[in-house]
Amino acid sequence: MEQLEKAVEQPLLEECEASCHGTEADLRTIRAQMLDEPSIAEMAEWFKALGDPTRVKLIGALLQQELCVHDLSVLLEMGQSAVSHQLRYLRNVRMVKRRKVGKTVYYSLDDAHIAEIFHVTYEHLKHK
Amino acid sequence: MEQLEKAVEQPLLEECEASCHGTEADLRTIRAQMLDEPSIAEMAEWFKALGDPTRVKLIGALLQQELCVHDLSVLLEMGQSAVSHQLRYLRNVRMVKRRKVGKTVYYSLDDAHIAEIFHVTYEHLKHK
DNA sequence: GTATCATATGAGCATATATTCATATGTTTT
DNA sequence: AAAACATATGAATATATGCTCATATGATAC
Repeated sequence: MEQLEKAVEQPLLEECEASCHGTEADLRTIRAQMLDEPSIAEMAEWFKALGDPTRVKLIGALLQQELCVHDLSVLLEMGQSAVSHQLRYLRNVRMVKRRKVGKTVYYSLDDAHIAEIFHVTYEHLKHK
Repeated sequence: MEQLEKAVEQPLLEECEASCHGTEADLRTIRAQMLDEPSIAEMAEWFKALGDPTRVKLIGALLQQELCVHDLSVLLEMGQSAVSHQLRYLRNVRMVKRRKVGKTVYYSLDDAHIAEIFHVTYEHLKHK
C-alpha cells in the first residue's frame, strides 16, 4: 500500500531500479520523447471538441457544405440555442468560421485537416 | 421568439421554404448523407477518449512502447490509481490492451490507427 | 501460512459539460 | 417608428468526468 501514490514527489527515474518493470534504464528516454505540456493540451482540446455527438453531427453536416444556424438546427433536430452554443464552442477552437449575410449567419469548416482526421477515424471504426 | 425551439416536432424539411437560408430544397439531401446515429456515437466516443490530457499522455507514451502501470505512473507523475482508472477507460474503448506477467501488467496500444490519427492531428496543430 | 508488491476498484467530491429557458442583440421589412 | 426574424448569450440545472482515498484482488517471496 501507499507505494507511489505520491509519485510526484520522487526524484523520478533515479531510484526506479527497485520497481516492477523491465525498462528501468530508459524511462528517461521515453520521457524525453513525450510531447510537451502545451502540445498535449492542444491535442486534448482538439479531440475533445470532436468528442461529443452534437459536435460530430455539426462537423459532419458542415463537411458537406456551408449552412446557417437555422438549417443546422433543423438537420440536428435540436433547439436553436443548443446549436448556437455548440457552434460557439467549435468557433473558439477554430474548427469552424462564420459569415454573415443580413440576419443569417453561415457556418463552415475553418480547417482543411478536420476532413482528413474525420475520415480516417470513420474508416477506422467501420473496419473493426 | 419561440421560433424553432421545438424543431423536433416539425414535419422537417417539408415546410422549410419559409426559412432564412438559400438551401431549402436540399436539406433532405444533406440529411441523407449524414452519418447514422450509431456511427456518430462511435466517432464521438472515440474522440472523447483522446480528449483528455492524461489520456493523451498515456497514448503518447504507449506509442513509443509497451509499459507497465507503475512506469506510466512515474512518467505521468500521477498516482497509480488515477492512471489505472484511465487505463481502464482506454481499455473499455479498445484503444489499449494488457498483458500480465506475474504481478505486473503491461499495457500497449490495441489499434494501429491510433498512431495515424494521433500523428495527423499533431502535425496539424504544429503547422497552424 | 504471512508479508509484500503491483494493480484494480468503489465511493466520494469537486469541477466541467450540455441543454433549456428567457432574454438580448442586430437586421430587415413594413 | 414598430414588428418580425435570425442568432447570441447568461443563468440555471442535471449529468458526467477525473481525481483521491481507502481498500480489494491477485501474485510472488519468505
